[in-house]
This record gives sequence, C-alpha cells and structure tokens, in this order.
Amino acid sequence: MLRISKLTDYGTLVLTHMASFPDRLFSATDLAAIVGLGAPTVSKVLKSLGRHDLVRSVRGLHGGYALSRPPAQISVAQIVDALEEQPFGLTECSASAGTCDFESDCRIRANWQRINGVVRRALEDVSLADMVSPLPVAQAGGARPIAGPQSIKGRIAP
Amino acid sequence: MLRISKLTDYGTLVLTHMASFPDRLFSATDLAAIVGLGAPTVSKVLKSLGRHDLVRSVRGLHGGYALSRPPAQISVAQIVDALEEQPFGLTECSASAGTCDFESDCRIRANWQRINGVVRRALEDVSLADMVSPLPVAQAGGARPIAGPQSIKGRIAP
DNA sequence: CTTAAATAGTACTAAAAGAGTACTGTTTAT
DNA sequence: ATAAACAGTACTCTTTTAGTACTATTTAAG
Ligand code: FES
Ligand code: FES
Repeated sequence: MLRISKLTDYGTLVLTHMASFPDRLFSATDLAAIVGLGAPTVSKVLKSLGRHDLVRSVRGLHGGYALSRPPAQISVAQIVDALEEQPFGLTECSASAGTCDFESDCRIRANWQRINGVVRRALEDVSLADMVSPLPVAQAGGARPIAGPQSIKGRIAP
Repeated sequence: MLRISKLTDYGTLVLTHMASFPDRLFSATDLAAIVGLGAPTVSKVLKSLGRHDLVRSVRGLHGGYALSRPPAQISVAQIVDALEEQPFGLTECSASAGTCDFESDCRIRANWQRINGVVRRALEDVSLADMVSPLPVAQAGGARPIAGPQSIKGRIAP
C-alpha cells in the first residue's frame, strides 16, 4: 500500500536515537526501553541492520550495538534496503527484471523506473543526521516512540 | 514493502491503454482481453476509478468506460489515490494524524512528511499522456500486459 | 573456570492485507 | 422482453507482515 514495513519504520526510529550519541554502545534491551518497543523486535531489527553494516555489534558481556559510521553517512535509503525484503521499486516489474513475460513490449515500464529513481533519490537525500536535527523546512520536537499494538505492549511490559 | 498494490498497477495499465484512444468507449470485457487480465478484476478496478471520476461510465447495452478528462490531466498520483485504500504516506504516522500517541513529541515525523512530499510530487509529475508517449529519458515499445498468476489465467481464458 | 549478560541464528505462529471471484441488482438499446 | 453492460457487496484464498520463542555463541568479571 505504498508504505514501508513497520520493521523499517522501527529501524529509522532506533537508528535516529542512536545517532544522537554516535560511538556509544547500546544494548538491544536498552534501546527497546528507550524507544518503547518490544525487546525481541528491536533485537531483530538490529540484527538485520548489522548484516548490512549499518551498525556494528559487540558480543559478549557489556556488548551492544553502535553506528558503524557517522550519522551523515547513513541514508534512509540504506535503512530501507537493509530492512525491506524485496528489491527497491514501486511495482514488481519495474523493480527487477524477468518477472513479467511481456517486459520487452512494456510501454510503461520505463516510466515506472523513472518514478522509482525519483523516489529513491528522495530517500537517499535524507540522512540520519538530518533526522536528529530538523531539516530546513521542518520543525522538530523531542523523542518519540511508534504507535501500534506492540509498541503499547512494549511500553507496558518492562 | 514500498510497493503500490497490484490493483493500482492494473489501473495504470488499463488507463494507459485507454489513453491511446481518448473519448472512445471500452467495455470492461474488452479492456480485460486487451490487457490480459481477468474480466472481474478489470471490472473492479474500473468501478473504483469511476468513483473517483477518473473514468466516466455509460450503463446499459453498448455501455462502457471512457476517460473523464484528457490524458494529460490524469496523473499517476490520482490513480494511486483512487486505488490504494490507505491515505498517502510512507509511514502510518506520517500519513494521517492521530495514529501515534507520541506524535507531538515525534522527532522524525516532519522528516517523513517531507519525504512523502517529494514522493508524491514525483507521482504527480507523470501523467497518462507521459505514459503512452515515452518520457524524455526513456524509450518505449508496444503494448504489454502484466505478470503474475491471474494475468496468465486471464490470458488463457477468453 | 564458572557465570551471567549480551548478540546470532533459526523457526514458528498469528494477524493483517491483498487479490481474485461470485452473486445479485440496475440500466438501457434493440 | 431480452441481453449486454455497469454497480455494489460480500466472501474466500493466498501472501505478507509482525511478533515471539528457543537455542547457540561470545566474552568480561568474579
Ligand atoms: S508491467 Fe510487466 S514489464 Fe511492465
Ligand atoms: S512515529 Fe508516530 S508520530 Fe512519529
């Protein structure tokens, strides 16, 4: 429905918080508490982010996660790529080749790919650094967790 | 997963074909055959498009559908609005107010709304007229139907 | 060298969304 | 009167998403 998945949304939320304190190590449990989500969910998100080298992990006692680069070098597009399963693109045919039998004769595929390009550029243009400090046009507030059933649960449970 | 729904994709496909012959009346059955989809599905899409005044319908014998305005005045954004259920926006909180308890303190909501704006503008900038004739950067081919299980079915069945 | 606090990985279950179909009603030219 | 076409509704099946559970591995600290 032209939405990013909730996990991706959670990812931006968690990373945005981490970007406020780059270099600092956070345990998944701490982050979950801060952000108001369930610990297993945050854990899942961080593991995926780690596989894509957006965060680095330290195992063992007193381990945790930290950003793997400065916030300015992590874009929303990279977060989306890390947490969405499918390849980027608004339609299946325009996202990856070979999914449509009539690709070669497709009249509108090129247009969708152009649209995809614009959308992607919009996501690339926003970095974590932009997320913590307000953008030119926008005004920002404090910290904030995410809505939905599990965030409420996560909020109630310790 | 950052995709438009298949129905929306079908909508662009059907409308693009109709845009090749503006003012002409097409029955849902004919369009289904042309485009290679199931008749009930195309019917469903056209009904939704009609409710949003993108096509006008003529009932009764020899009835059918035609574009309600010139192709240049119908944007992809309008098609998306007509066929997607949810309000426009990449995240739930940024799409509509009141879905998140912590909206007032949200640090990244403004940024998502800015991203939404860019994405929406990209969709508004492409019209049906652009879809039939290639855009500056792209080259086009002939006609083409859509992939997937039901398109194959629609293709096999008369 | 044992323990406890962490991450890593995998797999499962349940809920939501999406897609397609069926059926019944209404309109209208012939 | 009939048949072709749109209108509306509601239902079922499938796919995707979300969340959780469980087990293994790592490592600082005592
Ligand atoms: S819709 Fe399949 S290639 Fe264009
Ligand atoms: S995530 Fe809910 S308002 Fe920002």
